[in-house]
Amino acid sequence: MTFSEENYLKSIYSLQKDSPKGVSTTILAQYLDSKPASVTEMVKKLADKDLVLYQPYQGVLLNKMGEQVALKIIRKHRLWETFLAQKLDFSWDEIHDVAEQLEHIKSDKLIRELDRFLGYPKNDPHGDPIPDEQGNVVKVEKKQMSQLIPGETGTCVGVDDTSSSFLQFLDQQNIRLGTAIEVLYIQEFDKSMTVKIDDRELLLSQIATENIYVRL
Amino acid sequence: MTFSEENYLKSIYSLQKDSPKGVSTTILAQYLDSKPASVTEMVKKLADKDLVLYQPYQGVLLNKMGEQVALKIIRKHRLWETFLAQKLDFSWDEIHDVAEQLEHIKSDKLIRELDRFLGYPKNDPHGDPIPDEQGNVVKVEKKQMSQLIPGETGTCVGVDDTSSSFLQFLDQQNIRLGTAIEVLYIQEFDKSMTVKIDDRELLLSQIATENIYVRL
DNA sequence: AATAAAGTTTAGGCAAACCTAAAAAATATA
DNA sequence: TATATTTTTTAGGTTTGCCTAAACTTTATT
Repeated sequence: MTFSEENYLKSIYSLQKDSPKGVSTTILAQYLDSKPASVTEMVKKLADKDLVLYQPYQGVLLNKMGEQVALKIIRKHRLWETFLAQKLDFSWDEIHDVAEQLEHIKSDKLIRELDRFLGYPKNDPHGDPIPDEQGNVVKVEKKQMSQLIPGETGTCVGVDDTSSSFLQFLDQQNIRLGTAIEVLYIQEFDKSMTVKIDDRELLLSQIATENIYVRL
Repeated sequence: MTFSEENYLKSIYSLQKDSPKGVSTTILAQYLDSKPASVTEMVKKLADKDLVLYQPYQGVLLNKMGEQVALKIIRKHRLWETFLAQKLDFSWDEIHDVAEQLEHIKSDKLIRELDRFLGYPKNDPHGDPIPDEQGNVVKVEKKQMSQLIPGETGTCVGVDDTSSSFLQFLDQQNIRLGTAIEVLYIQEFDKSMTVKIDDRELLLSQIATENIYVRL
């Protein structure tokens, strides 16, 4: 299994939630910062290896085996992210690129020991659940913060956009996992929210509130 | 800098101590489990990038820049080995393969933080010195155990052969870094040594004693 | 010093993973 | 429904890093 194959499987896993009847080559290419023609080629190879279901012109989906492989990579990614944040003092936005590399290291023992060393964490620093060795993932009940109504309070459990700029913004505003956020008021015209965080009042744009996940 | 290029530089670094006027393509190919023709090709590329000195038919040597790059990789390799042994309970012989992969992860911050997290270790689990950020390496005064004479006592500071089988053997015999070894007797005919370790007497073959480094 | 042996390089190929441009299929629009 | 637009695939090319076989140097031997 090459780095590239692993990246394809991981990407398909992420994208197929929003495209349950098939992830298109264009979407995949965009996501991977590549070209549709390149994607077609690789997807055919993965189909030959019996990791994905692929019908020409109909997009691609993971099969059981492909999903297992994807989950294993995601497990590694999230454990490494946890390591970087917890032990090496990486900030929210610095984590991703390095974990992207570390997730491809091949060693079952390594990942088992890392899990133990970290105390068998359930979630990574972005709030996403860490699959177990068998590939089971706990589904967290979460909603976009933009769906709250004034008066409701949520606990931040994750983000959608993981770009540096967004994560840095959250850091600056002191919004992290576990932070309690109370919605005070929603502007009619642009859906921006006035919220209360640690007794501070703050205005968040719709773009921001759509990218923050909360648990009630 | 690709994985392959990094592996070449690291290998040349190791081999040029024994071939100070030029590492031959055959030797390098053997070391890298590759073929002389492939080595010629890569070495030419490294020379184009101004990382090595290469004269056709005369072998290859690192220049200043190449040595700096090699030392940086070695620093990463040894820090990761330390991490695996100290924090993840890897045994002596399991370390190498994984560190071989981890050494190629690209992130200056990662390696700085790892160094800090480990408490700025001076030596890796095999006893080899860890280069600092500027690429300075402390030369350890060490000799092969086979050069000791009866009555002398040495402290194990490293090994030459890092194969699993040899490291496992050392583990079984309770020989690790810092272990004190007293030479009691040397057999004339095969140079095997009777030694005392932790009040236990033990016979070590010449092959073994040539692969163990000690400090007096 | 001439020749044989060993080591090294060159030439020509191959696989992986990407690309662009052109052809083909699916979808949207008039 | 016919045509235009968009999406997808195919065809052909590039780079990296490897290979084998043949040609060429260097070193060793007689």
